[in-house]
Amino acid sequence: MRIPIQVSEENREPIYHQVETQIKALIVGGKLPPGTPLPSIRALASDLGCSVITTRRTYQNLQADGFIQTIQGKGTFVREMESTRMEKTKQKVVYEAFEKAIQQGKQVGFSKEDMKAIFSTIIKKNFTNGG
Amino acid sequence: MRIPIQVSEENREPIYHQVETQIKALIVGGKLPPGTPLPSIRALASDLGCSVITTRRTYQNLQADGFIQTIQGKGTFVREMESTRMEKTKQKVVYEAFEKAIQQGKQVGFSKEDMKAIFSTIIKKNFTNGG
DNA sequence: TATACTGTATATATAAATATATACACATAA
DNA sequence: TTATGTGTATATATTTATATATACAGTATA
Repeated sequence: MRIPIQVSEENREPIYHQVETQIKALIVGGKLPPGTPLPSIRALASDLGCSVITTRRTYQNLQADGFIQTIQGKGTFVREMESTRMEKTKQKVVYEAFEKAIQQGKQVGFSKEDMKAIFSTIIKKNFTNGG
Repeated sequence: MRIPIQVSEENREPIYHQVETQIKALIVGGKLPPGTPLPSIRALASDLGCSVITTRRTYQNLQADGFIQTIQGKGTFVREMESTRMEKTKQKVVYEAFEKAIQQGKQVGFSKEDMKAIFSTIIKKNFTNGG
C-alpha cells in the first residue's frame, strides 16, 4: 500500500515527526480505516529516502500513541478502534489547540469578546469558498 | 528593578525560554511599559540561579524579536513602541494560535459548527468566576 | 583616574535530539 | 527447508540545544 506522505528537508521538523503527524491525520481523518496495512518500514524508508531506523521510530511512536499496531514478521496496521474512541481523540486534539489559543489570549489581556472576534474572522476566512 | 519571574527546574522547557516567554507576556500585557529598565543580566542570573550567558541569551532573543533594547554599559530596556504596534503584536500572537487550532480542526474534518461548539465550551470554562 | 556598574565575545562542556549501520528474530509461502 | 518478506535490538555517529567560565569593552560616577 502506498500512502500520500511528503517530507521536506527544509522543514526544521524532524522526518520522523513529519511522518508521524501526517499518518495520524490520515487515520483520525478516516482516510486510513482500522485494519489498513501501512507500508513496511523498509518500503517507507526507501520511499522517503531515510533509514529504516527512522521509519521504525515513527511507527513505534504511533503505536505508543495507540494509532497503529505492529506485529513482528507480519507488518503494521491501523489499529482497531471504536468510533467513539476515534471521535474522542479528534475532540481532544482540537480541544487542546483551542485551549492553548485561549490561554494565549488571556495572558495578553484579551476579553472573551476580543477572542470571539478573532475566532469568527478566521473561521470565515477558512470556510469561505469550500466549507 | 525586580520583575516577577519564576523558572522551574522540573519544566522540560529551557530556562532561557521560560524567561523569554514571561518577559514577553509582561511587556505585551502592559506590565512593563516602554522604557522600563530590566534587571541587568548579572542581577537576573543571580536571581534565577543560572549563568550570565543564559540571561544574556534571553535578552538577545528578546531584542531580536523587537521587544527590548540593550545598550552596552547602560543596560537593557523595554523598547519604545507605539501602542498600535504593540496591539498588532498581541493580535498576531493570538491570531496565529487560533489559526493553528482551526487548521487542526479542518484537518480532522470538523465543521465550523463543531469548532464553534468547542470554542464556546472553552471560553465558558475560562471566563466563569473571574472573567 | 579608580571603581563598580553595564553589556560583549570567545572558547568550551554537556546533554538531548536525530539519524544511522548492521546483525538478529519472526512469518509466510515457494 | 529456503527465500524473502516483515519487525527488533544493539551500538554508534552526528548535530543541535542548552548551559557554562572567563576575559574583554563600554558607561557612569566618586
